[in-house]
Amino acid sequence: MEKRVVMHVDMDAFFASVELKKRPELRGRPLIVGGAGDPARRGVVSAASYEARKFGIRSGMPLRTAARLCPEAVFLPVDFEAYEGESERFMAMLRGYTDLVESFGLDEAFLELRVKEGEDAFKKSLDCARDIKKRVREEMGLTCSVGVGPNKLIAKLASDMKKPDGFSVIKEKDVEKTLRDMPARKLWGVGEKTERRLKFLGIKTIGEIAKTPLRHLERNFGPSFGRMLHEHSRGMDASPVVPFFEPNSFSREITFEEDTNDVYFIKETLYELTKDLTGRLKDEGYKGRTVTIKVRYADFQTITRSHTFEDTTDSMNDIWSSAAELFGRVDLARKVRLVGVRVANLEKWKGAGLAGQPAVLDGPPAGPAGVAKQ
DNA sequence: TCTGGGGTCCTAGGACCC
DNA sequence: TCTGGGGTCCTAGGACCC
Repeated sequence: MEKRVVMHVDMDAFFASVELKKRPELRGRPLIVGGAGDPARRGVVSAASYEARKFGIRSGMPLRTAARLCPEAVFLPVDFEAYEGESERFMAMLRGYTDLVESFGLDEAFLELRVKEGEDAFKKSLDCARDIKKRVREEMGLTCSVGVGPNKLIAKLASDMKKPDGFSVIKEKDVEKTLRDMPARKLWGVGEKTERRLKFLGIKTIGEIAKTPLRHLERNFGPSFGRMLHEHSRGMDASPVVPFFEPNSFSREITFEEDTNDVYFIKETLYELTKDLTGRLKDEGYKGRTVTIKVRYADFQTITRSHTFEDTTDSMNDIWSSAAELFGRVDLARKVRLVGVRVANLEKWKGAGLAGQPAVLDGPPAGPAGVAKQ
């Protein structure tokens, strides 16, 4: 069995770079894309040009904070359609190299090349990576950073090592050495909270996680996450490159411009979101079984209320009655900053048959229900 | 200085079944 | 008459990813 070689391609400051293509006159100036493009309004940074990053601006940061750090920055609203268009071109280009392309958001993808007997997968990947970088530059007028490694985890760490316009390769034999002194936070699945908990345990680097006994990690982080930390810290990742998977949920949510007490307004907003959501379900041919509404209060405490139907549905009638009933169970004496609605447990609707009936019927769960113990 | 929107997966407790 | 053990499903919350 040949060893795997995985490539991770990550577009540099994607949203900001697409905006600069539309507005070349802004080149060289700090550019921040996020929300409505107005730092006086609520929203966060979706992307910042490298000039803006010099001021400490990072994605996820409130726009107001970004404006304080860099008052001379240009702020632009998020233009999803433009980024989706560029993203489709990007993904199509990548699919020209292999059918094993897994898109990860609009601006990232994993690739795995299929190789014939006796062919060098590693060399082939390096050639392919160079070619992709060249074509992204020449055909799209954008730059990307590429990482090559023995699996997805390592390929992604590699692409992150040199940015922008970087190219890094981590060979199997160099994995331990390369990861050892990286901050734990770099590891897939380690966010702010986990980083804090690790620090509390005296663990700051990936190498230190790797030295921690599995039992110790499992005790502190649970069996599933503990094992993941153990494996990831050693650079182990067997997850395959998956070109397509069915979505499990769709959702719509919105943050109000100002926190509000107006129950009628909140409910009306929830209704509009639900209408939008069922429209999407029908457009894309899915039905769902679980409806969840979400309310975030002014203090950022977030609650959810959910209901599961016996059968899947895409009917506005069903989904809205459920959402409205759930909404009635929410404490609305406090000010609210966000409402949202989600439909989960989706099933692809092969709706070629009678309206309301599936064209392909799955049988009832087969087999005996089990045997009672005496 | 506040903290978007769209997703995924995990955990924990309770109901319920055999 | 005194209280098992395993499995699955549902609900609520939380961490994390882009």
